[in-house]
Amino acid sequence: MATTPERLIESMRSLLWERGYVGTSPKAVLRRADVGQGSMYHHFSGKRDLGVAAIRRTADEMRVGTEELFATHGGALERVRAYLLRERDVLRGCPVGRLTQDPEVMADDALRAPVDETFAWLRARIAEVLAEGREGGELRAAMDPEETAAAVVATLQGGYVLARAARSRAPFDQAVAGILGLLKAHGAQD
Amino acid sequence: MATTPERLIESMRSLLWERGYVGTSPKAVLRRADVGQGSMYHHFSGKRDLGVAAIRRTADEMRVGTEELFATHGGALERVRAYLLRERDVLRGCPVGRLTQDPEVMADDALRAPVDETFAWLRARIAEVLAEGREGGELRAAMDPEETAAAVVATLQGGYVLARAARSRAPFDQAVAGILGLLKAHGAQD
DNA sequence: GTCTATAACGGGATAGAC
DNA sequence: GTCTATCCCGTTATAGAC
Repeated sequence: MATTPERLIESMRSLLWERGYVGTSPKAVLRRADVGQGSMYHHFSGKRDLGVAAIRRTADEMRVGTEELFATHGGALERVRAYLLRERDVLRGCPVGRLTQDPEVMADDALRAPVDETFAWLRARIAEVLAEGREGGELRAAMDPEETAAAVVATLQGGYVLARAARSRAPFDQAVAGILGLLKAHGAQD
Repeated sequence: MATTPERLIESMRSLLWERGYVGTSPKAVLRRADVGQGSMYHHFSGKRDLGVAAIRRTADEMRVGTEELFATHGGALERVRAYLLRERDVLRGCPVGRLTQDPEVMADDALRAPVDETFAWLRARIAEVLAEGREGGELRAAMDPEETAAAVVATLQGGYVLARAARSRAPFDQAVAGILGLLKAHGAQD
């Protein structure tokens, strides 16, 4: 059995993913963690403090998992493709991206910072991969790595939005296929 | 001065945009509309009812405004470009897209339906434009209109996410520039 | 149609016993 | 470290006077 703070953080993480920060009450966290009121206020100063710990961990996990993915593959297009086609629980949405729609997360720098850093890192990392592909002649010289990286990340985040609206992962898969089609045609000599 | 139901709907709309459905209380709506408790429960059966009216209107407005935009321009790429570059209050996010992150909107078909319909229509409309461009030889035969349309809409929705995370519209503009660059290179004979 | 009063419940936190 | 009790306030209504 995990420690009490551990259970609290994990419960908060899952609730943040499902309901966001404004939509999650301390009571709900306690119920899910099967922990008493007192324990929570012993280990954390309150909802915000626990929220910061939970968001930090979610952001860290995403970064580590994604870095692994970029480290293992070969060509630039192949690595971006692997990133886009990575298995995802599409209808649940992105646990980091969904926080950008939460008014209290956005209003509080301690809560927002991990979200900001995650996307900044992600865009930079993908831009790096794309730049390598351009230097290596795999992609056209006209391709702007930063802009293309932003488009790739945005397609994923927007794909989640479309899938949730439709209650179907189809639009997500279409969007990914769409950007991959455009990227492929952008190969140096096609 | 607008009628009381009108003021209530408009207040609800702005609060849904800023704080989402779970984050918005009837009391907050009343304060913003400068309307009494009794009036609201006279004109609407409750929060949900008012929410449905507000979401419907926001969805309708978006559809009408976007249709105008597609009707006025010329070539397929030009029209998609105009759509992507349309003036937007980026940091506020998309008033329709943000609702996909609200657990109570997603759990209630009456609240979710307008959101679903808006994106379904939007994707279909853009796919139509792209298909015209393909028939007319403006775009490659290999381009899939539905997939590309999904990618275009997703880029915008994801662009909002990135911009909000960064508290800067820069990533949004980059993502739009990125997808436009890819689309341009996808012209039939470039 | 609009007002105030009231209610039942939950949110978010503190207090102090154990 | 964890528990229960308590507090104050906000949420989402309903009731009935005006």
